[in-house]
Amino acid sequence: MTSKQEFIEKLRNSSLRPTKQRINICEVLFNRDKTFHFTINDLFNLIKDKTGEKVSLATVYNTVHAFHRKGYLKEIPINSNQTYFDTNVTDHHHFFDVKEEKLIDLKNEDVGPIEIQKSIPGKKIKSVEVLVKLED
Amino acid sequence: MTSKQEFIEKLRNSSLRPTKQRINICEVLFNRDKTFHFTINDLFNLIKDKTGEKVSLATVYNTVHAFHRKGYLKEIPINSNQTYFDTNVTDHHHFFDVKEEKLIDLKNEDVGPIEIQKSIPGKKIKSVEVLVKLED
DNA sequence: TCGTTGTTTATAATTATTCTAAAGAAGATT
DNA sequence: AATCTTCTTTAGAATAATTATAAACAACGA
Ligand SMILES: [Mn+2]
Ligand SMILES: [Mn+2]
Ligand SMILES: [Zn+2]
Ligand SMILES: [Zn+2]
Repeated sequence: MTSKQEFIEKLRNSSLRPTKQRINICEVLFNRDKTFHFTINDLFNLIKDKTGEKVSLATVYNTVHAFHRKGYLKEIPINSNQTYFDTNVTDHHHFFDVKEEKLIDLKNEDVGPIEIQKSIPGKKIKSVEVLVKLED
Repeated sequence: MTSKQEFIEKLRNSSLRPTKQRINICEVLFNRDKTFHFTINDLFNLIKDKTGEKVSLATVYNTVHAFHRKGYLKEIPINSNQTYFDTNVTDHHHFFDVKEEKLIDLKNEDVGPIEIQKSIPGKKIKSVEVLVKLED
């Protein structure tokens, strides 16, 4: 259970003023027990459903991107027509149920450490992500 | 060095008639030594450059998708505004140079076998892909 | 309260991708 | 080879996710 004060802190850290709309976005994003995988469209609809107030799509996009830049949200590489985000910003891997179009977290122990034996001169590793696609 | 006969065979296998345009597409896609990572737009421009003949964008999209359906091309999951394809259709992993927006193949031995210890009832694993993002 | 700066929103713009339908080419049949 | 049928190419329109714009509005510090 996350408090409104924490939302305000996250917003301030992201150089965003705590407005009613942004607090509502935070409510849907961060007031949860488990990790939340979503598209902008998912989020947009959940805000209406959960708070009863509509936030414009532009504000949802802008706020999500600010949180992403700040590291409060993670972008999950999936080939889909929509971009997927994740409230679990730790390094972790995913199942992607292709039929349901749903992401499921994999614990690191379910995959094990991944040692990359190759390197590219002048480049360093930023992230290592495993995506396991599921079918019926 | 792949021959025109092989292109025709690939096309026929994909239920496509071997037209001049599709042969040109094959020329750019498959007449290579090493694996080729590309977006539709890359391919579209390379066809003009390499064959001197323009193929319509719609035909490029349609042909790439037919090859993809048939398994002659692989789609690489990347969050980009454009979809990436790969002529290497074997199971393998990638570096993605975020700045250059370039994919680089990783040999399986550079990553090692990946054992997924978790399973979802009613679902089976379709693919396991590692994406290693690179920064400067 | 006032002034400044940042925010929201409807709406337009952008861009990758897909669709459409008319003109053209491939393959089969004679 | 001429003809018929089916598939293909293409320009342009349609779609859909995302981003940009700019006018009305709200947060905040003085
Ligand atoms: Mn982003
Ligand atoms: Mn495809
Ligand atoms: Zn996750
Ligand atoms: Zn590859």
